Amino acid sequence: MIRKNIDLLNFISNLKEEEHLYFIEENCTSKTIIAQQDTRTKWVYIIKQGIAKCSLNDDNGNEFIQEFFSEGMKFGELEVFNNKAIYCAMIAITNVVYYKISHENFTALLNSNKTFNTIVLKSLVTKLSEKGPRFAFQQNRTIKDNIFKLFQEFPTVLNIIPKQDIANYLGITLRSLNRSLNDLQIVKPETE
Amino acid sequence: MIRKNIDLLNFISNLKEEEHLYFIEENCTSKTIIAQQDTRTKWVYIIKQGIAKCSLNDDNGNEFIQEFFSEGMKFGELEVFNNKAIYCAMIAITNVVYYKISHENFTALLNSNKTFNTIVLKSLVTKLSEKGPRFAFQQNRTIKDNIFKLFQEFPTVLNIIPKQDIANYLGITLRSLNRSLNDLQIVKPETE
DNA sequence: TTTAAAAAAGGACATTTGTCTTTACTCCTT
DNA sequence: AAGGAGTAAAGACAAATGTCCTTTTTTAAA
Repeated sequence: MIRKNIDLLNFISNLKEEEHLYFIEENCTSKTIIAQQDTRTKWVYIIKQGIAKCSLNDDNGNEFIQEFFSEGMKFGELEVFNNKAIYCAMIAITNVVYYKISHENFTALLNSNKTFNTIVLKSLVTKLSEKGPRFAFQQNRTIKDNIFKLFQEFPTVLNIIPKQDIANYLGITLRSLNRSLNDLQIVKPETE
Repeated sequence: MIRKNIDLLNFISNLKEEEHLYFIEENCTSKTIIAQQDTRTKWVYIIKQGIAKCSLNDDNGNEFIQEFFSEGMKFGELEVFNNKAIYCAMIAITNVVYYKISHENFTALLNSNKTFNTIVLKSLVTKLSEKGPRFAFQQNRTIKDNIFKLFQEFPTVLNIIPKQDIANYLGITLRSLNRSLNDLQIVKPETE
């Protein structure tokens, strides 16, 4: 649900000065739209800290959340290869610190740095191989199964991600989520 | 719904003799399991002719169909990179002619042939960028919307793909599919 | 402390979808 | 052509889910 790629973050922080300059560090507050769906951008983004949602929004106001991105997750790289507008939005859930790197520098690094090349290729493969099982499970199990599994993996998710976002991730309404949480006797853990 | 990659097929058929030998041509009849989920394989497969389904099956007998693959679609390449068992099955729907290439030769070609490298990378990117919108639409629209869209794109789908497979692709039961087809007054086109 | 406004949760009902069963259709054999 | 086996479609009901509205809780201000 909340994806990470520590290898990529480590790779960036260990880059030699010159190449590290490719990566521009920025930060934003919760709810900021880091990248807007259906627009063209010259940047690839990498989350350094915080959580953002990667979501597709349609004309009817429906939001479909593909994944929640955390440390080291990269966004907008498909568009380097296919030269299209980005097809989903990246929106900060918590405050977020992120790197951005231009398409040109991304491509340059990809060609000049074998390690980077491998990390990027692997990240594509990982993204691909995670999607299938996620949607298969979501489609073939009941809502309660899905919620149960989610809260096993992330018991504190209610403290981090708004309920409406969790519902959108699961493809259900907030009402359904509340109902199932009640049935499963899941309550928000106390924070101190 | 039925994916193709003509570039890859063309690339293979234009290869010089020596490299073309990497690709072994085989064929199978309808319903053959070309590749079995959760097993390790040394082959990457490429459909030359016919249609196969790429599906995930769980312990409860649920089948989730990711996509239908046709000319030029490649399968099992993720496992070259991540060295895991294949996570979905490839099952022939029609009679199928396909190429297979060993992991070793796939890797070799990837490193030695720039064109092949680009085609493979692009195919990964395409697969990735098609999945999001597909699942978003499927999740946020009604069953009827989904069926209507499907039959706009592929009016003859009922002549090619069994109803149960269409239902599994849409994540609904056969009963639901029939009900919606009735409501939408969609009937199987006559073949001659 | 009380009250108003806003946000979150829950109730009631309608609709959708699935499960299980029955009915209809096809095709093959005799 | 008739019967029967197997496959496909439809009917009936139950369960799940969404929509809309009410209630509760929280927050903030007077």
